[in-house]
Amino acid sequence: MNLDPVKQEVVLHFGEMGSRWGINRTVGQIYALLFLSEAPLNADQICDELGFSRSNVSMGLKELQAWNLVRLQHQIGDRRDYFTTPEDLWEIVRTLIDERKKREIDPTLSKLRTLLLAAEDSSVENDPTLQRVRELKDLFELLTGWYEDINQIPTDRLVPLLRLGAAVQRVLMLPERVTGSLRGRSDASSKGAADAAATDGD
Amino acid sequence: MNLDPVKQEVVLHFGEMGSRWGINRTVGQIYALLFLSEAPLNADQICDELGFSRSNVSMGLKELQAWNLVRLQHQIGDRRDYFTTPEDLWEIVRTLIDERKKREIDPTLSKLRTLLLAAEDSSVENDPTLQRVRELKDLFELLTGWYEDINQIPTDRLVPLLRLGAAVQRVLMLPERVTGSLRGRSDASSKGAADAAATDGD
DNA sequence: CTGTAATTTCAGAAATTACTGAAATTACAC
DNA sequence: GTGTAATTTCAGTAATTTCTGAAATTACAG
Repeated sequence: MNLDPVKQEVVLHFGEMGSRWGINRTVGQIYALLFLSEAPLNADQICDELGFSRSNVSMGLKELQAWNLVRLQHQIGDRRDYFTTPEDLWEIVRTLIDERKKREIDPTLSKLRTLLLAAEDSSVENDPTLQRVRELKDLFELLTGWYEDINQIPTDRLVPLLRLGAAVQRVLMLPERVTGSLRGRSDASSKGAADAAATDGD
Repeated sequence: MNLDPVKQEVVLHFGEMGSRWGINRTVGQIYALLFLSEAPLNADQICDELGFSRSNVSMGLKELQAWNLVRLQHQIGDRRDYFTTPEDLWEIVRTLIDERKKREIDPTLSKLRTLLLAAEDSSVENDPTLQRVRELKDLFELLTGWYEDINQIPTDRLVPLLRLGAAVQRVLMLPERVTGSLRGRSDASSKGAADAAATDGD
């Protein structure tokens, strides 16, 4: 590995963190390298820099493509594939969250829905297990609904909102008149959804 | 395994999802079982229900304790340890996010900070690698700062806020007079933090 | 078409992670 | 203290995941 020392440290760190992030060392290192490279890299360059086998890099790039985290480019008069990460970091963050949601949340939400649907017509209404499952499903729906909503906001509006942080509350604690005007929003899906979940609130 | 069918399905599903969630099958199944059980369970009961070895369950419970995801209880006249999940689902969600942040985000943020601190006095100011690292660090700071801020909000206030979703924006787009009153908030930490991160906004 | 460069696939090797049973430790009743 | 139940540790094994090199496939220039 013949990298500038900062680059090298970040690459190694991303490799180590890879397993915690649900990717492996190779994929983590490749991503860090692409992210920090000014120019797109081809597979052989990645092999050289990181010392992985050609096939391993091929697999890693394939996985990154499955995650939608890299862009493929070509240079004139060069048949090889060159890879980059999106320029805009926010695009990366959004993709990352989307993909993790798809893998870590959606299957469970769908499982819970199916289970409840099947259980609700056959079995008793207030079986404690079903209650708990329903509570869980409602929470998942509240959170994913919120996320899908927030994800519509374009970056240049989202960033100031994030900067505001919890101060958002101060606005919403303003006279009823103000918040009252929001009552009629697209409220159908999440109306009573998380009432159960919200009970024990500290 | 002698569980009611819904319980069993959820337990198996959590086991399968475990690896995607950064825990293993055993831990996932134990957690689902505890979550769906009305009464606290001891290790032997968990072994019986799930068919894992005693030592495996012990390890699993230890990991869940390390994650702060279970509560330990005792019954009168019984020396064994009984385990439950917190009654309040929101407490579970908060713990989960806290712990994942601790494992997946904090080490990287701290790494990036250290790296930048070391690099900034020795090296050139606008090395493109450093720029990119700085951008990344700023984004991490914006996001973690936002999270820490939001996490202060008690559940009974947070839930309506989540229900509101992107409609929050509508309020914040109200006359300058309203949002202007927020300018003077605890702004020190995140003031210019994410300017770089926000540039390329779609 | 033929030849060559680029990429992918895949079977097996290497490394890592999960799991078990036996032994050790801890906690408590007597 | 002694004895026993509960829990934990740990070395070895099983299972899974990651990685490699060789072979197969694809893509294109001439």
